[in-house]
Amino acid sequence: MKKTTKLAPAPKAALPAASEPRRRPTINDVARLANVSKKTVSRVINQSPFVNKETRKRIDAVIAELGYAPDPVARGLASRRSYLVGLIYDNPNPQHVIDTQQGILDIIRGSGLELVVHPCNRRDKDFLPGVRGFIDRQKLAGVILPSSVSEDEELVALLRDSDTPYVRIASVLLDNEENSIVTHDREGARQAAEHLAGLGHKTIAHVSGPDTFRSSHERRAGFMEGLKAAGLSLDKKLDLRGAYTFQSGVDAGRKLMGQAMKPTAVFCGNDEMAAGVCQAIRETGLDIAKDVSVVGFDDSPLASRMWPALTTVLLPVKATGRMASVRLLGDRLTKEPLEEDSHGEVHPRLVVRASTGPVRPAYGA
Amino acid sequence: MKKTTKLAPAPKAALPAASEPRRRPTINDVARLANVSKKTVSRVINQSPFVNKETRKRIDAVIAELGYAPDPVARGLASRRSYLVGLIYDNPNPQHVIDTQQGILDIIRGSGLELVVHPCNRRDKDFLPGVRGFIDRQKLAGVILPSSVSEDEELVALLRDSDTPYVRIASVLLDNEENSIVTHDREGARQAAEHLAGLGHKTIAHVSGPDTFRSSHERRAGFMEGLKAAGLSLDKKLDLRGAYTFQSGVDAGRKLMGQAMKPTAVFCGNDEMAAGVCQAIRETGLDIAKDVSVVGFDDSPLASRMWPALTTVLLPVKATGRMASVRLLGDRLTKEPLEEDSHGEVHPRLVVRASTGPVRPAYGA
DNA sequence: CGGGTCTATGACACCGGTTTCCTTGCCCGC
DNA sequence: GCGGGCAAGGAAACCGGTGTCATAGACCCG
Repeated sequence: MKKTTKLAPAPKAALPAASEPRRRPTINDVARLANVSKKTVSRVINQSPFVNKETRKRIDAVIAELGYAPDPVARGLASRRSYLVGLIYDNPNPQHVIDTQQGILDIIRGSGLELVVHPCNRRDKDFLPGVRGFIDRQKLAGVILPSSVSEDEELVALLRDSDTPYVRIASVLLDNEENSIVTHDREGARQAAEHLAGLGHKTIAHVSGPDTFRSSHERRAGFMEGLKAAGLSLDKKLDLRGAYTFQSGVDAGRKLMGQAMKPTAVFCGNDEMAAGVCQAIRETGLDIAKDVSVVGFDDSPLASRMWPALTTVLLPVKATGRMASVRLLGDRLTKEPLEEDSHGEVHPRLVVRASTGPVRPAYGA
Repeated sequence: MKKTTKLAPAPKAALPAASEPRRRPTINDVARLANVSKKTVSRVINQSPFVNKETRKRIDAVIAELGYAPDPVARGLASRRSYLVGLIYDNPNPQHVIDTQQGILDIIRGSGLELVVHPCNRRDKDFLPGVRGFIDRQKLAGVILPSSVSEDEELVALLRDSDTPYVRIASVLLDNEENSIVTHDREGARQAAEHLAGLGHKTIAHVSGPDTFRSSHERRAGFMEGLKAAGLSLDKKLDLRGAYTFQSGVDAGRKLMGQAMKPTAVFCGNDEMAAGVCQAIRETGLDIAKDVSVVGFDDSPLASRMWPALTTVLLPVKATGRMASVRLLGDRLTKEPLEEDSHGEVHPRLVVRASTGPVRPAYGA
């Protein structure tokens, strides 16, 4: 149906009406067939209340018949809001990233939104410019900030004045409840301490995460709380700092097992380091659980696949991603958000497996 | 500088020229300041050769001064090609997904392209419609198909006639060399077999992946080749099928260790299953390596964190993602693609760790 | 019965680029 | 001296929607 009005100079080689390349229908097609203006079609698409029932029905019929779907790019241009939600993260645990991602995808599936992943490095000098470029080029529908970046106030400021909606995921409430999901890591660590104390351990070590993460502090603080509640305290020699990596766990473990005051139990800031500590323990010929109990944090896949399986604190990362998405997009979602996802608070939970056991009288202090 | 030509009815409340909300500069701003038409600016942006050196220089200067960057959404609308590259995958191993993703991101970083991740489920009845919607709504710059979906001919057909560029990653060459990355899983499996045979093992079992993945067949075939070369063969009782999951590995391992003909070594289709097999072996009180050797495939993080660390076949997934991106985007990338990334072939490599050892005479057949 | 409010709809500019097509010099060969 | 080819650049339509504003009719109220 190309209009050949203005005395067109016959299209190049006259392919004998070569079966129309099958263009996607546009809003104009719909408007024409429904005999309304495109603006009214637009109203129907955007669920404006000011459309007559009959008209709406007619338009819906045409839409269905044509299999029309609005072009997100065009919509984005006109409305200055793309249909993309961004996930910005700073490397950390790949498993963590993928779980968050999966949670978000669970929620936006079928809503017409898509997920754009944008890793970055907070230590890069052009970290902020990079993210800024991303943000204001892509006019995102919203951004989700997992814990690896949620504490970066500069980044948040950027989002705020670019006027992009965002949700922060963090171990404590950082600002507004409206745009935060709180994971309460502290509670989980406390449970870990109570578990170990309950098994009779008194000489308990801690390998915390890097200083730059709020979660490290929270986990450590929760652990201390738990110890205190059990009438215990943390000896300086048993208080080590790692980097959330396997290797740092190995190093910490070696240090712990190499010194005079050996712990009968170790609580680690995450599972990676716990696995490292386990390796160090084994290197000294000791047994996990029987000689030294180990507790991790995260319940990563590693935890359940290790031998012995790791006692750890389960942090439901995927659910957190879902919650964050609901918080961010609430209204735009077709399907009702699950009750579960509506309150913005996540509580960790201890999962007891085989890496912890009662303190061994002969060995302990 | 809003033009207030047509006797405008003074803007609502006359905010005293409230410090201009700082709009992003557009191509029009650039054109005006450089004293050219927007088309010429467009030519500069798109590196058209037909622009006078002087003119180009002037425009570049204005662009730099303004900090102008073209709006990808507008460009997308006009050129019918967004600046998004899509990664479509069907669940599999999260680690695999994240590595691929990381590889792609390595390449597109700084190119103005962004990565959209789109998981799907090939067993869903609306799998194809779903992907189709994604594809032709988003007019992607390109799509990368990792092995979990690269074999789906219907999907590929879809891409082909939606005329979206794509690259398939697979264990064997599926069609055109132009748009494929081949990982040669077979070679890796062969190495695994040779390694075990070299250690004196004769009763070797295999736990393969699900039938629906080409990689399962390739790995199994490679393993058989290796055995054959060593004058060995695979007994039916030692030839099990798993599902690439940890649990399926546990099940397979129990079956193997519960039967009369026990293997002295097991080669598994991936690391997850290998970890499962290890668990099953331990349950029977036997030792990994000393009693039964185990080899995995992938070199996932799990492999190096297990105890004993798993001998496995390293498949450089991230590098594969990089290659795929270069294949897909070649020209559009600013930085020169690394030599490494240019040939489209990936070769796995055996990594020997602690889970394999010489056959134990007393125990073996 | 005039005027005000509310519903339903359309006209038209606009979002920020690209595409198509056209013009203008300028150089070249004959 | 002139047609032709090519480099350089511009005007206007266009991509497929949304925003702003105008308008027509229905209804309501004093």
